[in-house]
Amino acid sequence: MPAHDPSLDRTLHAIADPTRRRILQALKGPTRDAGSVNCLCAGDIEERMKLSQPTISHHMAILTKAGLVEATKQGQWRWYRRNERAIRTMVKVLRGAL
Amino acid sequence: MPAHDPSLDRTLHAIADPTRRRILQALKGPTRDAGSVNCLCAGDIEERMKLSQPTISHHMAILTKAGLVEATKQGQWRWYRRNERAIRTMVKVLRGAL
DNA sequence: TTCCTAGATTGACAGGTGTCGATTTTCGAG
DNA sequence: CTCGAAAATCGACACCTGTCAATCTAGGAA
Repeated sequence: MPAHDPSLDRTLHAIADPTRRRILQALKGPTRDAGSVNCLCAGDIEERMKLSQPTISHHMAILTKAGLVEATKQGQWRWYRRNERAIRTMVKVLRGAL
Repeated sequence: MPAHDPSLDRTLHAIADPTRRRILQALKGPTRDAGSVNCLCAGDIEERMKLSQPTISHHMAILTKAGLVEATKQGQWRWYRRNERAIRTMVKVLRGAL
């Protein structure tokens, strides 16, 4: 564990914003399609968060760069899903960094 | 766990800054007096962080308001120490909020 | 009282951040 | 090809944040 971990810095900065934590919560479901994996496209998130489309795009870029969510492009949609492994790792690393 | 926890907001914001995480690490010791509890006064922290005195005062206020460190005033010194219980609780709450 | 010291407070500055409207890009459908 | 929809990017705005120099406050020592 380096004294100044840039990766922890990014994840912690991503998590520090309440809107982005709400987005992570929303990605836990429920989704529209009950049988599918817990995925939401940007439009769904925009509707749930009641924020403008550019704002959602901005937050999703930060969450993705931090590695906390993953996105798969399918047609003109981008399906976002939580990266549970990265989330668990980040909590673990954080405990060691405090 | 409220949807928007102001307390988690404060602790997370406090932790998000790398300088404040370094201060928390410094408070783990070693201190000057080997036999004493792990306490540092503002001047000690200022020296270790190599930052100006007002900057340290600013960071200590944020960490104290977040409850992550406690301070006891003794004479003209303020001795800061980690609030281990609050730190553990914050990690626990965070895991539930993600 | 008058110094001196530790720390808090103030004021200012540069840089970062969340938000939105407008525009652009990137797809699929006809 | 053109058209429409989804998302990214751009530009601007208000607000916040980390930092420091200067000043103020509080407490001990003389």
